[in-house]
Amino acid sequence: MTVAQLALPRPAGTLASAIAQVRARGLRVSTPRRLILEALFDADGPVTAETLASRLPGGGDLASVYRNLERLEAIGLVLHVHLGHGPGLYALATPRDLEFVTCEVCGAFEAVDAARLDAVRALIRSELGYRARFTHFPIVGLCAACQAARPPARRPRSHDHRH
Amino acid sequence: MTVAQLALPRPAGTLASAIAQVRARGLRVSTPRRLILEALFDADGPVTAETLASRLPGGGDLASVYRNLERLEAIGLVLHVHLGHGPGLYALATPRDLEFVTCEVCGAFEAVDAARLDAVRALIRSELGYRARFTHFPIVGLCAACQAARPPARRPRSHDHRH
DNA sequence: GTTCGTGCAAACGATTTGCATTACT
DNA sequence: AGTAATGCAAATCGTTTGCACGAAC
Repeated sequence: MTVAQLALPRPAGTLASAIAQVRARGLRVSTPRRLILEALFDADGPVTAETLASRLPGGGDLASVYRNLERLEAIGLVLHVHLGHGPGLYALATPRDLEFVTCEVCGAFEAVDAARLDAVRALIRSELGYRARFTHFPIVGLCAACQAARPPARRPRSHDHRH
Repeated sequence: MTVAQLALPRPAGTLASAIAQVRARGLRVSTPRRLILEALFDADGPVTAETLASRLPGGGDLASVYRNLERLEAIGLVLHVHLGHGPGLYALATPRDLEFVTCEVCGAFEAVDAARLDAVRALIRSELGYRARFTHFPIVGLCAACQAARPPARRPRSHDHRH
């Protein structure tokens, strides 16, 4: 399974401003917390808590990483997505509103500006009454490459999905 | 969190035909397997493996239930969905192709005919190149009731999501 | 009489929690 | 000093796996 890494739009501001935010929102600026933010700034895309921990000097504490990501997300500095199964992915929040799409076959994923899905959202809303949000849980489907690879999957009776 | 139960369209055929299917596909018709199928026929909607196990006479073995659901899904008798976090939900497959929507606030979910989402799928495809499938992973959003309850969530900078 | 399926226990991956200690503010 | 955050261990939840025994074919 090829998991495509994608570069997210640069986050809102610098490490320094993020740290300022932390302080401004009444959270303490502990060393582990600062290191986690640094690691997030250094990451080229969404990463698992595990990965993040492993990149901390001395291979930081996982529980602490989770707690920090939670708090940082609460103050809007961090976001996370759940692609299919597997661990959640964390990244710095960006000035733009992002939503996600992922390929259930190859695991590739992409972040797209929320605005690009407004028409989709409108259609879903008119058809189902739901206001869709693909921020925590992405649109799951087949990417172009995987569509090309496998047959388009005939509609009636298809149980072709691994998982 | 109110989790709405929904009645799925009646499955393709009867318990007897399902059992015939099992046999036809080269699987054995063991007592536990038959009981699991019965429990699925009795269920009024998707259920967790846990629930299913608990409904078996003598509170069946979870591992066995999972193994059975996996095999029954492989031969097209069963389907399963993952709503947000929490355990997967299993149900009898139906003659119609179903896709799912779920509310991230109240946990309600609905099954809809895949055809009703064809326009949505087309739009997603043209915009993103992905062929979306909401069968294993549903569309996640806010149901009508929850939209009414909470403010529509202004676009710029929203970190209003619990989770 | 072979397999396949069972039941139990134990392992698993992702995440959370309890708690005493440390260190920001 | 006071409180939030840490680090470690242990618990949790959903699911999977190993394996010896039992039962469909």
